[in-house]
Order: sequence, then C-alpha cells, then structure tokens
Amino acid sequence: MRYSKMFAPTLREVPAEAEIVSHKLMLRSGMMRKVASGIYTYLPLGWRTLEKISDIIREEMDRSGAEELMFPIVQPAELWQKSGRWEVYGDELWRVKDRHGRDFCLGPTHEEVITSLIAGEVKSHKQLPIMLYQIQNKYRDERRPRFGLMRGREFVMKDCYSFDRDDDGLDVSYHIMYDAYTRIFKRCGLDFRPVEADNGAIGGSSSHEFMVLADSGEAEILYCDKCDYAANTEIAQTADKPIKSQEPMGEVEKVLTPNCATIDDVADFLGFDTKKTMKALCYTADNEVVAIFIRGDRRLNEIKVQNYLGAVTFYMSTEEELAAAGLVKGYIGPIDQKIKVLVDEEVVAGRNLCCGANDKGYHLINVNYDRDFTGEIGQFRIVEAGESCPHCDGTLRSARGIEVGQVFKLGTKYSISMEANYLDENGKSNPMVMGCYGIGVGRTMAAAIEQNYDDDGIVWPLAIAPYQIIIVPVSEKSETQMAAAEKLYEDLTAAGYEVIFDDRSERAGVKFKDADLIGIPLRITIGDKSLAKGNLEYKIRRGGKSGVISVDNALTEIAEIMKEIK
RNA sequence: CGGGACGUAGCGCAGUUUGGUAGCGCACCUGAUUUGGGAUCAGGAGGCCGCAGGUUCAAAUCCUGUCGUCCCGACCA
Repeated sequence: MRYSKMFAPTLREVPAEAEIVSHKLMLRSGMMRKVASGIYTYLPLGWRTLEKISDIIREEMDRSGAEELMFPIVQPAELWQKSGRWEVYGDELWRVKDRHGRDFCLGPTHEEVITSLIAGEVKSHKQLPIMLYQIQNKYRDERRPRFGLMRGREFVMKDCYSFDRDDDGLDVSYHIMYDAYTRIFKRCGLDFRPVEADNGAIGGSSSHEFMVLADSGEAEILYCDKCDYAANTEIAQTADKPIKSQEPMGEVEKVLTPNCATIDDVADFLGFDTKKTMKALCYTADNEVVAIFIRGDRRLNEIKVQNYLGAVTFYMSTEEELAAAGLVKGYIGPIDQKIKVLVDEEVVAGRNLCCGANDKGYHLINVNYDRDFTGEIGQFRIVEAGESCPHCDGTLRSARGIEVGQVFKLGTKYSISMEANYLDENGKSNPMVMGCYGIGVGRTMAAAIEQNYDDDGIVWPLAIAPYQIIIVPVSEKSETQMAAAEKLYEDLTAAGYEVIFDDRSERAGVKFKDADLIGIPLRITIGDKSLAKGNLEYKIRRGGKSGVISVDNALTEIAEIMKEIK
C-alpha cells in the first residue's frame, strides 16, 4: 500500500473524549472515529487489525471443528418471549419496532435464534455434537458506554454455540473451546489469564473468563501466587475460615448514636474497630426484601448473595421498600428481624459486635450470633487479596483485567425453553446440552494496545499488525532512494509481506513519527548515506533495535529479521 | 438512573466572571527556503459560538428549555 493513497488520518493531539491509552491511540493513529456514544467507524487500519484478529479466530474455530455461519442482527420478539428473556433482559436489550408495530430487537447475543434453528433441524443423536459460530455485530444499549471499544453499544463479537447429547459431551466441547481460546489469545500476542467466573443469570454450571491483564481493566481478579487458581473477584473463594472468638459474651446494651448512619460514623463515635461491627445491606430479591449482615470493614458480594438466593431480579432495596418492610435506614439490626436474614460467617464467628437497634438513633453493643439472633449463614463478603487460596496454601493476589472472552456451560436452559430435543438410541426424547463461547473482537484489539504501546504510539504484535513492514525513503525527491524503495516494495509484496511504502512528500521526521504511531513492526529506511554503501537501514518497532542490511540481499536478510519479531 | 464537567474552525484550546467587530496553536491551500525524528518565512481559506426560545438597542457571553459528549457511581448475560 502506498501511504499517499492510504486513508489513515493521524492526529498529533489527543481528542478530548478519550481517556484510556487504547482509545487515545486508536483515534490518534487513524484506526477509528466515533459516530455516536459507543458506536464507531473502523477506518482502514483499524479494520485490517480487526480482520487479522477475526482471521486468527476463524482458523482456530475451524480447527476445533466449529463451522461458521451468519445469523441476522434483527430478531423477532417472539423468540425472546419464548426463552423468557424479552422480560428479563431489561433496558440493555435494544428493542425496535417495524412499520407494522411488531416488536423486534437487535441481537445482543444469539442463543434464542440458534437454539430455535437447531430445534427445527436436528432431531437425532446421530447429528450431535454440533458447533457453530459467527463473527458479527452485537447490540447492547449500555447505560454508560465507555473507553472507546472497551464497552460499546455496537461491537464485533465472535459467538459460538455447542450442542451435545449430555454433560459429558458438553465437557468435551467446553474443553475444546477453552483450548482454542488459549491458542487464539496467545497468537494475538496477549498476556492473559483464564479465570473462574460467575455463571450469572444466563444459568449453567461452569464458566471461565479470559482476562487480559491491564491496569485499565474493568474487572478485578484474584489469583494464587502458588497454583493456577484464578477467579473473578465476583466469585473468588478463600480457604480462610474465620476463627471463632473466645472472648466472653457481654450483656447486650442499647446505646445512643445520633447522626451515625454509616458504619464509619458509628465506629468513630463509639471508638470501635470496624471489625467489631456489622452492617446491614438490604436487597430486593424477586420482590422480597432481604437483609444481609457482614462485618463493617467488608464489602458485600452481591453475586454470591443473588446466587445463594437463586433470585432472578436482584437490586439494592429502595427507600420506599425499606420503609414498607419497617426498616430504619442506618440503624438496621438482626435482632427480632421480621424479614429474611443472611449472616456472613465472619459475623457468626465474631463476639460482642455492634449493630443497628432497629430504632432511629440507636445501636446495640455486645451482640452475638445464636444467643441474640440467627439467620442463614454463608460467605457473603468479597474475598480480598491476602487471603488464602482455596486450592493450596498459597496467597491470593489481586490484579485488574480486561475480559476479552468467556466460555460458558449453558446446560439445558435454552434447549428446554426453546424445545431443542433429540431422540436417543432408545427413541427417548432429551433436551440438548448447550455451551456458548464469546470473544469481543474489538475489545481484544483495544486490550492488545493496552499491553503494547510506548510514548511514540502503538507497538503491534506482529500477528495482528495492520501491515508488517513500512518502507520509508528519507526524501521523495531522491530518485535513487525512490527507485530502491519501489523495487523493495515490489519484492517484499511479491514475497507475501504486507507492506506500506511511505511515498508521501513529507519530511523524514513526520514519516518516522507516523510509522511509530501506527505501530508497524518493522521499518526499512532508505537514505543516501547507507544507499551509497549498498545498504538499507532497519528498525524494529518493539525495543528499537536497528541495523543495516544489504540492498542485494534484502529479501533474505529481512526474512531473518522478521523471525526475531514477536 | 444519581452526581460532576463540557459543547466556540478538522484537532487541541482561549474568550463567558463584567453583553459591544470571534481569537490562538496545530492541521489545510499558495509560494519560497529547507529536508535523517512532527521545519521556517510570507500570504490565504475555513466558524449558525450544539439547537430552540427569551431578556436587551445589542448575546459566544445573561435566563429557560432541549439535544449531544465525557468522567465518577449505580447497573451489566
């Protein structure tokens, strides 16, 4: 590609809208432009990288025995009503009407449409297993789109679905996909980690998220410093069991704590350590208000609570709901509580704790589980870095990650609701057992930049660089330089490399800056001084290693250099 | 959805407090001199000051509304 013909509008300054590195650099390097919040145009350079990633995904999906197909973006409401998600999905489902007033949605994912397809076409155990995938735009009407391609409302996703006759079959499909994902992200040059993840409302029994480690990541993960245990903090476990306090129990006492609505206020006012307090968090789970008590210094793990309750709808109770349940905000306690009470194991193990008195302005001290109150016990707090690994004697460390992919055992949730059944050898009808597997393609691209950049711009991993080599003649006025560049361009292109020939009439500095900004892995510079000696210069973008190669042997020597580039 | 900020040329911004000819840097066009890490000089083009009302002799500036964008939080399959 000749740079003079390329549509790659680079920017010297960062548009004010961009906050994180990948977003800034994608705008600056002319890879994308915003059309509306969370909706972007991919310019040629960005599209090339997106397609490179897509191609890697395709190769590994095909190698795994999955077949590519294409579903529609627009899906009729009936399909979603059948699965029950038309109601459950909420405002994130992008609903549209046609001219007749019929309801449709823009697909945020495709379980409904594929399960309905398979239900109609597949009837026999002989046709299973089946694995199908597509790479296509997805639509989620996010409340707050963020960080460029990290969280868009329209985004490119690879989604794959497996259909097996039983759980054993699903296990096989799941592991095939897990391995394929590992190969894909490795080939994209990413430093990533598969972590155990929440199954969420989608249902199912097992799930892993593939996290690219980066400080800008939205997800928090905990990983063991000894074994390979790693989990999203949402579901992370610890082997640590709270030690039962041997402190003798004191008498419960009601104390005045005016204007102490938060746990820090109360602890300060009474001179208590927050570890000696418990706090109440009230959630409405399927229309029932539930109080969860955890130690004052801990964070509540909403997902653990929701999963424990098996609730479909789950949110922090509103003031009205609290009042209706007879609760006094800021002073909620577990004693004589009428509503359902969940108690974290640390609260159970503690002694002489402080809690709300269910009376505005008052707290109770010397409160103890069993003697003074009861409730359902569990681990409802968020596990913190520093606690013990649940699998070995290692310690959990925390890191941030960008979720670029997820593999999921769906089980029969959709095959039952969408009636995807097959007949086994005995003529008995069974629901198919499903798995689903997603990769955010644009997010993978953004994550790759988050891990590969420097002050000058992007440092693309070779496998996903839009072009591999850029040829920069120092001056386009020099006929010898241009002739040498032209020949090298033709030779390299003929040899199968993807090459940019910077034939613009710009000063050398501008061309160097642009080459660095757009992150091309290898630069070949053609200047009079070295050309006079029969040489070309090269510079590797990552690490900045440079040197000379001979004009006569250029192809062979470049092939050698390319082997060094990751 | 709650809180905060912002909308002025393609990009980055000043001007708004105190109403009175719309500015700067980069990018862009012409020419000259330059030419190995974002050149210099001279000349030039480009703006419905987000939009709609209102106040006023006069509004980028004050008031009301509205649309859009970003950040924090909440939410998130």
